Amino acid sequence: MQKQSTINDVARIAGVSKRTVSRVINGSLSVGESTRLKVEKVINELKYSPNAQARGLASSRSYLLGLIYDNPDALYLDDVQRGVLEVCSNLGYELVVHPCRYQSESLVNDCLRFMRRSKLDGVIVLPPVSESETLAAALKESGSPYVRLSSVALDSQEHIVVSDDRAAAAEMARYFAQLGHEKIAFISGPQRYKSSTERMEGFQLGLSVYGVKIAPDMILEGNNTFETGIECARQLLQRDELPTAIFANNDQMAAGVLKVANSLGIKVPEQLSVAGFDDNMLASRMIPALTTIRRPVRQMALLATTKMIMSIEQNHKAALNVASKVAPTLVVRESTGPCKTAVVANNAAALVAARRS
Amino acid sequence: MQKQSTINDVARIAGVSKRTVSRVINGSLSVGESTRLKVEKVINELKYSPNAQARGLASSRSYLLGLIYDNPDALYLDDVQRGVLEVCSNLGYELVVHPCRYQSESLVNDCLRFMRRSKLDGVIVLPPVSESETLAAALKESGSPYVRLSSVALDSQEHIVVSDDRAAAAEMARYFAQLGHEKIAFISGPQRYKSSTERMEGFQLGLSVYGVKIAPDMILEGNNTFETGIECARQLLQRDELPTAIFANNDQMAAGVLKVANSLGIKVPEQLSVAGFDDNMLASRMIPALTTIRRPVRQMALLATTKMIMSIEQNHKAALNVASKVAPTLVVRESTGPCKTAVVANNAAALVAARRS
DNA sequence: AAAAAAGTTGCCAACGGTGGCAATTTTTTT
DNA sequence: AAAAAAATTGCCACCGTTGGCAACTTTTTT
Repeated sequence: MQKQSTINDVARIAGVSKRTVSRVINGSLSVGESTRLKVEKVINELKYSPNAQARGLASSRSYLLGLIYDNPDALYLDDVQRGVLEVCSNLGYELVVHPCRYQSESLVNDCLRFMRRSKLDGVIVLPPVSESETLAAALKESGSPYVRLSSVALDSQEHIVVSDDRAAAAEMARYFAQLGHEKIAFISGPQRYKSSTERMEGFQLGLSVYGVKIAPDMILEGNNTFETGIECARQLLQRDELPTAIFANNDQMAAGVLKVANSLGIKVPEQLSVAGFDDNMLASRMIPALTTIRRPVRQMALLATTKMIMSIEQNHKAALNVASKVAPTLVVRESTGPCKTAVVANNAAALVAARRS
Repeated sequence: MQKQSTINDVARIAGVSKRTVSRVINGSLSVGESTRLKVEKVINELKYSPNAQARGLASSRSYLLGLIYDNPDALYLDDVQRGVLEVCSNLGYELVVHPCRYQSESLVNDCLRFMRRSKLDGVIVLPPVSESETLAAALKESGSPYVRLSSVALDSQEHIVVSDDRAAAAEMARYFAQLGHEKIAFISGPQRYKSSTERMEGFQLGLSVYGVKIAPDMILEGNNTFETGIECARQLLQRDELPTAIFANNDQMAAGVLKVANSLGIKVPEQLSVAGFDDNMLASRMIPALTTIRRPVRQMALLATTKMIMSIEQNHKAALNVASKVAPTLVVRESTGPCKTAVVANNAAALVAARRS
């Protein structure tokens, strides 16, 4: 455990003042070429790396970013963490995580305390916490940079990266319609989440293009868990008139639907098509593998982090140039197929579409 | 964005020196009762919270713990993060994450740089990175506290929390044997991982108690992914003589086995019992739900963090008193059942056991 | 009651950087 | 070639805390 070298060591050996070394470290423009090379050489030889705390103390920056999240499933946690670090690690930032409870009434204070305590340079907020407007307001007031990941453009460009869940759900609708489904059910997430309403509306809108409408009793609300997926599926599948397709607000609930279908002897996709949303680990592993929507999680993390750092480094106009919207994509697997019972009734176009898939 | 109050403000208002305030903050013993109360009152009124960076600079502590991991599946990431924070958050520590690549040759340097850069007070290392002895040696040499989570007691008490995978695998063996299985296959993880060999040996040992031996051609090596699970299952299930039960080194591979069994029309658990290890999100969602082994992830995180902090705060003997070994438990679900083909040949005891489950 | 011991408290110098401004050197202009 | 401008560099105070040591109180001992 050898002692770390300090800026003084570098300065002494390089024969310059420590202020100059500091300039080199921070890439200041006004350093002579030769001096810079000399200093950089010594830095490398000594394997010097600046003390983040001292730096922070002097410059009131911590080189620490925060990640606030609740449901680790919403955007796959590891993907996000790797994505964020991919961008910020090279720039000298580290990532501090803060799992929390969206429902908790102390959420705002909890998060603010978190930021203050570690003197974070900025925070990235994942859904559904990102939907909290009180938190956003508090962050804005606190003056520290933040970026929210969400399904809706809840905030100005520099503060948000949105995944267009509405469009994605509409695409799923199109896909369902082209398969010939007409009796379609939807298991929504909690209506208090924007992501839930976006997906539901997008789905309904998408279907309406094809003249399909979801019957009111075919819309159920779960809370995005496997268990509520099961509950809702039970209600949907123990009726006289069954839906031929079910779209669930996320993969967990879709998995619940598969479970119930299986236990009731309903064949997927022959008798019932099932689709989810997220493309989490479950989707590709289920039997049958789930058709779902994949959000470009890593890309969202990259964009958010880029915005974050630009914002920290006062490059506000640039932050506006970073894309703010990403498009999730439909991933077709085994759990969806043409609507058999509807074949006769359907028009030719739908039939063709169905065969193609 | 009001200015944070400093220790000076507190000192001035409370009418004491800042050294005294510092003592109160750090719970020093030699502070008069009345003074302490007075100071604490002011601290609360001002909502003062000490500047972590200044504190770190002066005391060479950062109040930052690091989490080094690679495979987020090995111990469910969110559980670990919450577990760690549950302990350390109240004590004023935050958690900095560092996903990495176990295979990378720069692993050690990468991790050391990570620690040095943020001046971490200590790191917690998850499997499989925790099995790297070169990393452990480097950490030891660097002198900073670390705790490894692993399946084997690779290190001294204060540096490790182990989950007894060997015993758990033996319990699975017992369970299989009591169900009457004799033609049993095992899909191991990479043999370079201790956890893999532990589980394999534990399983074999456990079976041997019941006089059951796994045929050499019934042992395949995967690399813990769904895909290799499929590959291995294909090899096992496209033979003349099928195993009646397969134990996979983890849930991902077990899911692969289910997939193959399904596509070959082999009924689980009627014709084939399948079990995994981890009890990750997949296990309970699969159809049929997977019998598996659950490690007390949260508890491991709690223990590790407790050790970590004791070690940081120089309480070495106490660190030895914190439990170092936890017992994973068998979780029986739907993917395992009595061996039908073996019923005749089996003895009464096994039959009874089989019926009970 | 004086001396010794124990318990509290305060002063000042670190910790390792950055920022403002002045000083110095180099380049450009007149 | 002198003056002005620009580029480069250095000095010193300061960021907000903790640690060492001395000073001051209070309590205990003799």
